[in-house]
Amino acid sequence: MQSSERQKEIVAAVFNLISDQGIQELTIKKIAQAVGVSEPAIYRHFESKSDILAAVVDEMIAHRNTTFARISGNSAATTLASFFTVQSILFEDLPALTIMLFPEDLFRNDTVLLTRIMDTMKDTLGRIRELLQAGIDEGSFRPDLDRDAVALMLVGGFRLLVSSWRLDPASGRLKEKTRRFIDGVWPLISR
Amino acid sequence: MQSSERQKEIVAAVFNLISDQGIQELTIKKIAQAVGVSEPAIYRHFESKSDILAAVVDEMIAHRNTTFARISGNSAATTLASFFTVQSILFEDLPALTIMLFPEDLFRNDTVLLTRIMDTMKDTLGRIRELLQAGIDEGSFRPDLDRDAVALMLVGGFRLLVSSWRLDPASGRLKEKTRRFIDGVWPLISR
DNA sequence: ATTTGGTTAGTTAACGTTCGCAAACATACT
DNA sequence: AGTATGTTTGCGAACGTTAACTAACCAAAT
Repeated sequence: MQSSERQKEIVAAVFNLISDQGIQELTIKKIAQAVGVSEPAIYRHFESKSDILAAVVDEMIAHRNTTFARISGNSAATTLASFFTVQSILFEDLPALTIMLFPEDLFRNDTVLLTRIMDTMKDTLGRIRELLQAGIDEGSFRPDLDRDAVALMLVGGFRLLVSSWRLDPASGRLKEKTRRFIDGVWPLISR
Repeated sequence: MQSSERQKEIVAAVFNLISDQGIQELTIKKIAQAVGVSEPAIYRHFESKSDILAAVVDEMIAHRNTTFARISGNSAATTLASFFTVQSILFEDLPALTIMLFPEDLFRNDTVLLTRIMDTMKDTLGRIRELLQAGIDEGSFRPDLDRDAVALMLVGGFRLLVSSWRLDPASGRLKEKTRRFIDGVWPLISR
């Protein structure tokens, strides 16, 4: 089922609202105001608030898949580094998308959405472990790498980096911070 | 101002409730039920819901300070490893305390609380950077370590580890997972 | 003529919070 | 010891607000 213009507009507004004020503060009223219509008009395009959040999750997953599609085709080490830089560029352009990184608390009261998003995150971690293994195989990374630990470090570290940038955007460009992070980590895992 | 027995009881109940259901689901009604009194009775012990959350933050900060006090006195490398193991033991004993690690989204609508908790987190990162520097100075860690990047990696990785354990406690003991994480990371940063 | 997308004016339920009153309890006086 | 008194801690009922959502209606487009 493909979404109409208004539906896209609503989902985009929800991204911004969650990003700015957190999901606790997300109300139909605010969504309607952001889009510029009355509250009931929202219900012409989505059956319920839960339905809207499902569409938000859909878009988050689609963005992740796009990212993975864009970075593949290089060496494992390059692909892995690109995963973070591509996301940092995306987030700098559309900061609202950073909520993708912190979904656990967002949908805690919606089991279905939570399961979907957590499965996606597990898959992401799995892909990064695979990239680490491929990097070992191609001779870029230390052969004694603990792939589980390093995958946690990389993803967790990046998340923390992004969240601190979001809380204090004046501290510098995310892309630059990400580059420094990768430059700091790579010597540790390269052989 | 020291807190009464009932106040402690209420704060403990709030930790559990937030940990189980998230802060969006936290209501005075549920707190009252958990403690076993009526809703208005809660207001005999706290002026407002916001007041209760402030007490929760106080306890989170107190726990952090206790942790740092307990681990100091060893070599920098040992102290740093202990920081994570001590917390993993604490979290396994009282899983509700894991919300300490993910405070950003919790208090997004309360500027004062958010600022306090974020300052505490910045301080924690700073202390870890200091421990890394001390570890370099005492010859345990690689002298070329990027302390900013490694501090992010360590804290971010641990957070991710804890959050995945919380979502699937059947996957094993947190203390054991933490030990494996440290064992995987230490060879990368040791010299 | 019916679908589409909008409106105003509700409903219902849940929220944080307050009010007035009654036990329970400690303290003080006889 | 027994009674008076004030404070603490509880309760049921209710208040004001806001949430998600619905009903009924209307205008333009297909």
